[in-house]
Amino acid sequence: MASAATDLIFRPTEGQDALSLAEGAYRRLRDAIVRGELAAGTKISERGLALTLGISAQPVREALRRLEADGMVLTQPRSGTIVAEFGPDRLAEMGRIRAALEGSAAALAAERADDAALALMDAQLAVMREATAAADTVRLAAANERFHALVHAAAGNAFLLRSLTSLRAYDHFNRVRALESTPKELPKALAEHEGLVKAFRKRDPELAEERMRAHVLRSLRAGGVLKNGKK
Amino acid sequence: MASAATDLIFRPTEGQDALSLAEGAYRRLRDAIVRGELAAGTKISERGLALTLGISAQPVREALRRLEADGMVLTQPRSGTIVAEFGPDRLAEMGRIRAALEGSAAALAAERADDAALALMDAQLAVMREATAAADTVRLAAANERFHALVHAAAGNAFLLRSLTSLRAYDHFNRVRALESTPKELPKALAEHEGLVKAFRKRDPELAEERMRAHVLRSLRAGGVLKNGKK
DNA sequence: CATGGACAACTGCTATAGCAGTTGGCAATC
DNA sequence: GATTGCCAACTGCTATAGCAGTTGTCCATG
Repeated sequence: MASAATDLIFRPTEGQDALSLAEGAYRRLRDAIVRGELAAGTKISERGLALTLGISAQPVREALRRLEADGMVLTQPRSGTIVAEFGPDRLAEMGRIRAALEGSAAALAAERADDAALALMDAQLAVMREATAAADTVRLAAANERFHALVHAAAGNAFLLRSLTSLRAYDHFNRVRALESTPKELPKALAEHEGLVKAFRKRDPELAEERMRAHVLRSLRAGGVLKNGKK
Repeated sequence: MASAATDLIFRPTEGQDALSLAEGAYRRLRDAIVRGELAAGTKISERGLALTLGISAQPVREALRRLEADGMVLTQPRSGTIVAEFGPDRLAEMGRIRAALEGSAAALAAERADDAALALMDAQLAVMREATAAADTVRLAAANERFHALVHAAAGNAFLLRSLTSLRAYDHFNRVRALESTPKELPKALAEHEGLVKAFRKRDPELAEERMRAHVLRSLRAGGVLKNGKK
């Protein structure tokens, strides 16, 4: 075990709680809305919320602006801010948008992913194979998130990364449910992921984009977020 | 002409300068970056910029955060903010992303656009026909922007609207050039727009999405933003 | 009882001040 | 001369105070 001195030295880097108050408020609020703890139409006051969180009004305001950009709250200038309502329709919308952006990310990843990135994807694929064989949905979901995060990183576009991170929050609470509800769909998802990496290795952006897009859309349909459309 | 009294009364609503300082700072900075007045790598100080603009530091900070989300600046916590560099590669990236999102907007518009919205689109189509016949590229560009804005509005998604507004800034400075450089492409764009509205009327989201996507991609290729890919 | 208007209690928005890291250069030391 | 430590001048970030609209309630008036 390291000494107390080195522990103190390395402390700032080890924890992930080194984020700004605004970032923390954003995540906390976002999760609260996604989990349904803050019902649609609920009025949110910058001052009141700041008092609740024990911080100043500025970070809260910054968080609210980001949430507004994400479409999770509506703020009327000089009047008030309320949490937006997203029923099944809205979730379906965001799902389709996410499919489109994931496709773009895949296209960029196909152009730029280097060997190191591809190796990391392979590692996640290996985990997915094991988890799929064992029907370990929890572990599979985690590997799935890491895999997509790798694709986003490989795309190397700040706007894309930010947008996809925001969108991910929307279906976070029904992702696991989607996987659990249809255990026979798991092999399909695995095959799609593998096909995706193959497209990356072939440096074929068009193919990667279409495959990723189809994968996300099918996943959403399996989870009931999207209706079983014609195609 | 109305009296001075009524002029005074309607003054606040007529102008578009009733936006917040943060919004104004955002647009001003964004345009400055797009126009190249702020070279890539230039250090931006919240305080210094606030002093230059004659406002406080908070609105400036808010503007910078939005620009960061747009991928136009990079800010390292506690260190500094610099304007990001976007060469041809970056512009091509943003173009492809925009094509994907425009496609999503078209799909949603196909599902929801009511008769009033479709009528407004028809009106813009009429303007485009005249402008195309007269080869009036300036008027055509304006009608083009209004048309796309109508589609975005018909989509009725806050996240989408915000994202597309941000992305639009990227190719603003080479939009007119694109239209001027290839005058023979104008009829193509017009036909594509008309086909788009037809897809809306058929309530075919898939078709609308694909057509919009192809339209934007072709437009970008014509403008030289995207290379002449295989498809 | 219905109605209009003023006032008080909000709201988001902005300004100012100060905190806490980061950085670059200068001086002391090896 | 090269290197290391330190200090001042930055930086972004947060807290507090106050401005300027908006909104709802309550009272006076028709």
